[in-house]
Amino acid sequence: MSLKRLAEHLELTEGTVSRALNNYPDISAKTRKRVQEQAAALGYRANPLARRLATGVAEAVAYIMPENNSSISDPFVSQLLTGLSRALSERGWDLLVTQSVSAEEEPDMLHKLITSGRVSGVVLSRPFKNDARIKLLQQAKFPFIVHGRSVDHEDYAWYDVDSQAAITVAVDHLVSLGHQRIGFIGAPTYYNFAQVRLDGYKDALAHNGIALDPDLIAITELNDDGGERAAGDLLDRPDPPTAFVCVNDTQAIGVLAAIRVRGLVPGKHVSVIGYDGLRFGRHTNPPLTTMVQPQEHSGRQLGDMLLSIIDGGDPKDFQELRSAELLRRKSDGPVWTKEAEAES
Amino acid sequence: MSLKRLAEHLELTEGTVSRALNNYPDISAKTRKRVQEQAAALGYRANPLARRLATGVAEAVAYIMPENNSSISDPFVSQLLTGLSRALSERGWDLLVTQSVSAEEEPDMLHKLITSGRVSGVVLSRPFKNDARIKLLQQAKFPFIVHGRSVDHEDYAWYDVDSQAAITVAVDHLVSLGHQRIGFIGAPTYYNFAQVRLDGYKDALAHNGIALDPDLIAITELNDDGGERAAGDLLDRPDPPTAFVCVNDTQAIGVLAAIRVRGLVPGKHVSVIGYDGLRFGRHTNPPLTTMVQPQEHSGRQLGDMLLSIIDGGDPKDFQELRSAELLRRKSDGPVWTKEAEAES
DNA sequence: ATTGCATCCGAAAGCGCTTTCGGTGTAAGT
DNA sequence: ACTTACACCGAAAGCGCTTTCGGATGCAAT
Repeated sequence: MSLKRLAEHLELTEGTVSRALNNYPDISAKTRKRVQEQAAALGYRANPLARRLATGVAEAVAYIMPENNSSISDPFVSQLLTGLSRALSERGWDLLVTQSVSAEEEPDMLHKLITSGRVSGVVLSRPFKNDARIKLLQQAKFPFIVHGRSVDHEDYAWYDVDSQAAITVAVDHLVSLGHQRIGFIGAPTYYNFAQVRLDGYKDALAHNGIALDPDLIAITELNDDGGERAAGDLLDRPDPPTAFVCVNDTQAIGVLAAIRVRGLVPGKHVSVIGYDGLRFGRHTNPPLTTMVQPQEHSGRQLGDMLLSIIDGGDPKDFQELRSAELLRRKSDGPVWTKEAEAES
Repeated sequence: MSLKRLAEHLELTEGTVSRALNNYPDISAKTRKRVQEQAAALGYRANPLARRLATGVAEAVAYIMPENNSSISDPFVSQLLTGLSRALSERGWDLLVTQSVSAEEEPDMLHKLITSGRVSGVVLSRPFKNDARIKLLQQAKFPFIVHGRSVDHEDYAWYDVDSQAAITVAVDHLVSLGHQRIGFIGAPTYYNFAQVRLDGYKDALAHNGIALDPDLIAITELNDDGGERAAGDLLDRPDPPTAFVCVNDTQAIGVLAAIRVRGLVPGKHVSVIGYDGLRFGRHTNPPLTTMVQPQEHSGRQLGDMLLSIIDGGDPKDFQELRSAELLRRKSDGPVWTKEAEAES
């Protein structure tokens, strides 16, 4: 069912039918009604490819998947894509998902993507501290939004959670439990989120009057093995930490393992706090105390915000900072001492 | 940089340039070389929208995300999309991701999708026993592949793991450990995979000469709460099972919890075997014995197979059945008896 | 009756490509 | 020298829409 056939059927020209369907004001109410009714009756729907070519609007946005280096499935993309897809489909727009083969090729890939006309906007995730992709998009004045932030994030749109504050909360909590030697299990700091969380850790130590011990900071992969190895190293030192803060729940789970392997019990001898609020943490041994961040609506939010920007909104008006909350389960507790042990 | 400008620059017509770029045989080697070199030099890349309209090839396929009812993020979609996207991007094709608002609307949505011309093929996931979407795609003779299978799966392409056999392996293993009362934690059987795994359970009991006790079968949600509740119900019966087989690792984790809550220790008093091989199962209490299925390449495979079908391949030639393997961790063990306990 | 002004629709160009067809030039065949 | 045959490129239509522009019509105002 093409526009041409519909027009013939209605004894109108294609242009008129098109304008009637698109609610142009220069079509009488009568014929507009007639056209729209017949179109519905005959099941006419404009060919999106033709419309996109004619209007120059791609009617689609791309989600750039974070490269999952550790070959670990990212637990959030599914939820995020659901929300994004919903936001877009209400407009009849498409959601494209891309992933570059390597991080080096990403800027090039992105450049090709935005110059190809296939998409009207882009959502970027897990940015680096200085992200070439963000600079590229800014220079091209191409609509985009970032899930997360880079160092300079004043001039573009983003949706993020204040993980610096979150880590501060975690550290403060541990300090309030008496911990002074707190290990930090981090990730490579070219990821901005990793840097920010490290900053949060340092700040928290500072305002709690605790001297920073560089030996207590470990940078490792974002998975359980990374956490286990890093925590193990710290625990085997002469003066091991009594608590750990991790940038990620999966790491934290590895930390739990490292602790148990050494005959200690997490939450008693050594505390650990994760980050993400994975449901799964309810079932670790012991259940994982963690910082939970709202994940459900992020996709939806990102989609709506990006669409507003594509509609001409000022990116600076679309910066949303959520906060994470401490979820106490069982992996945190007061500093363990032999004396306290003896008493109980 | 449009074809028009490139043609003017080369002092050729658009048609000639187009044919040169697309390696038509009626272009002399000399001018072809000249055209391609200049195109590369000037950074010309054909506008995909225009090409798609002109050729009638959408150069894109859609991945239909399974509706995640339980609002739980599906841990595999990320991996799967990565593989799919790689397979497609080698051809310069796009990956669309869609998800219907409700299961009822899905066939309609799918129909609109495939008649809109936006995609050349579809990959469906987690099919129902009798899946209206599959019938729709078959009738429309639209290229598609299914991740999983429905009941009648002779006539279309699919990539699946033999989960019936897998569950049989799990049950056989438990029987070999002396278990006779084996509980089954399943999922709603409109999902074909849930039905198939239930069948595997029943078959395995039969060929092990164990009478089927319907009270030992629980159908519940695919998450930890579902598993915990269902297992709890079974454990509270007068004659509880000594082992559980679950349709999914997340359920199994809930089962572990249900067991521990009742003062029993999983892997000792009660065995449990999960399904999926989630990495996370290494860290449950105790580590979860499970059936692992190869996930890494499924996206890549699905993509390659679908492309072959779009290229005219017979869907029946693209049916791949993988198998899952038992990964023994610590949640399975011989039947517990007071006598054995006394001895040790 | 003429002008003026909306109102409404048709005509046609255009979006940026592809592809068929036909025609020219040149080499080969007799 | 005259076909026959290729090899090669230009011309033009077409993919299915949108959008601008102008012209026809009708009605009110002069």
